[in-house]
Amino acid sequence: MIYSSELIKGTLKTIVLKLLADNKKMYGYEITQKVKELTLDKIQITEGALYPTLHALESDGLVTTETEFIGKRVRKYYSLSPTGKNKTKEKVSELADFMDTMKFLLDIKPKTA
Amino acid sequence: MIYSSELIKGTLKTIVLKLLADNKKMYGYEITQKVKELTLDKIQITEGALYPTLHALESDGLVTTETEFIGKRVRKYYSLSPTGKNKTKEKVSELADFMDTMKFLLDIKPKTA
DNA sequence: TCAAATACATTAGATTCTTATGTATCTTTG
DNA sequence: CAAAGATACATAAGAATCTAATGTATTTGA
Repeated sequence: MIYSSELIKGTLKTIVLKLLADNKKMYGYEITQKVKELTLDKIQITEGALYPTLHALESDGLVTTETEFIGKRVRKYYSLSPTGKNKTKEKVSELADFMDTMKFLLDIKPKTA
Repeated sequence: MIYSSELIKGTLKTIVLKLLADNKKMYGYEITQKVKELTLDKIQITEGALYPTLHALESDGLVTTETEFIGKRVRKYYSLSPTGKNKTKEKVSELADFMDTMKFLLDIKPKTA
């Protein structure tokens, strides 16, 4: 089972930031694999979604990059900037709060009407 | 505090379906107010988002409608169809599952790299 | 050797929201 | 009693963000 893609919308940026907060530096492909692994294949980040997101994080100054060569192949590492670290805390706690609210909404039993 | 709008994306349809499951029949404006009330103003559904969603649910056969007049003012009630009831269960449990996965993702502490 | 995996990236199109606008009725308050 | 605010529907242009497809190139493993 893979979550319907609408659910990923809006959480992708937070997922990426959180992974970077836990792992110091990661490259794009590594992020897709890590998410796939940690979620037992239930969340699969497509490259078409990830790369634009990473580029946006960079142009917002939330991450910095460094390029490395593995043989002849380029690998682009992303790390959180100080601003990025703060933003990550904000986004993660906002999402946690949101999920609590949603849990509450989804559990409403009484016909309050 | 109001959640950043990206978070609502993808959950709106599920919220509406769940409210209809709990309240038999509701009209659009009522839904916006109920969500606002239940979430202590943290989720505010705009009409520009809600009405197209309701219309989509209707054309997908998940809800049925009945019009009522309150004085001279029209009120359009929405109710779940049998298909809609099943879909609601699916969507709600998918979202619950997704949130568990996200909670797990957001709590990862070890630098697994 | 050749398919699959690794690794980057872009783009057209779809979806789904925001913001603004429009129409109209009803209620409350100075 | 006029005017503001609440109730109640709706649409539409534009923004944001994803999917799916495509492209390039290298490395690995059967």
